[in-house]
Amino acid sequence: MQLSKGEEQIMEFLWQLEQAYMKDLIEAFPDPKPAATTVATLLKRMQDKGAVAYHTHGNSRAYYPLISKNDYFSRQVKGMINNFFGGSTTQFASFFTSATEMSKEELEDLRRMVDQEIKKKKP
Amino acid sequence: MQLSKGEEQIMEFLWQLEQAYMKDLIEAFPDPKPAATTVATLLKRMQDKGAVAYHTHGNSRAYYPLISKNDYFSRQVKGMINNFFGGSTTQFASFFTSATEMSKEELEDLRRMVDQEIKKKKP
DNA sequence: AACTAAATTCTACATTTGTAGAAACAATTC
DNA sequence: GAATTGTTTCTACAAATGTAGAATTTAGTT
Repeated sequence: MQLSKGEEQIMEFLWQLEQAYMKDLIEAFPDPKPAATTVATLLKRMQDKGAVAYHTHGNSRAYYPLISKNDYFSRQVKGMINNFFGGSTTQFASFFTSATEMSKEELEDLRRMVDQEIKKKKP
Repeated sequence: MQLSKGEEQIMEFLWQLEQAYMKDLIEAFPDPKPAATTVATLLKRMQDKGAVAYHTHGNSRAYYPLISKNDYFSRQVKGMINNFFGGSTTQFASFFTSATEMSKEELEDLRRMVDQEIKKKKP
């Protein structure tokens, strides 16, 4: 499932709104908003890719995502790890903690989360 | 600096090799290797984008990256965080630790790294 | 000097992506 | 039921990307 930038933007709105009509999507865009036909084209392409579907409601359609944000980014990040960090999650994590310039507070939050995860693994 | 998939692949080889001749790049590709002209086109486009440069050596060129792997992925990941994780590095980290299904060992490595980073911040 | 191997430049074309006008369609309002 | 509004479909085109053949250049070899 490879989405283009524009398609990802629409997915993000759909993930936030859970479902949306054409109008909602256009509203969600910051100015300058794209033409309705532009959004329609993207949505059509996304249907072809199996990324979204819709429920017909009266004259219009309520679009919703077929793939969760988690699944999508999970795949993206795993791809990045495989292609550029030798498949080592640890190596990526190392890069990540130093490259994003996290503050002390953020790092401490992260440590707490990691501890949580470790506890889950220790039954 | 936005590179396409194909361009990223070549960057990865250049990051690994530090510098490379056309021949080295083609060798680096797994089968089926692309045509030399294909690689040449990519390299030309990457020059235009300011991603690579070269030293002329006899009849050929030793290409090298103008942007480091760290800088490049730092930007990529920061973009992802801003566009899809509300600009919160912590939120991304949370997603990351659970989505990549790290093993207990990997998590413990990560915790050590985080501790290291925290120490650096505590002068 | 002629030949060969490696690389480069030029040109080309198919696919994907960004963007949207024109026309058609459906539901609602006057 | 005619007009309005929101939406969709069809069509189109420019830019970016993947891919590579043909011709040319350059360096080293015989």
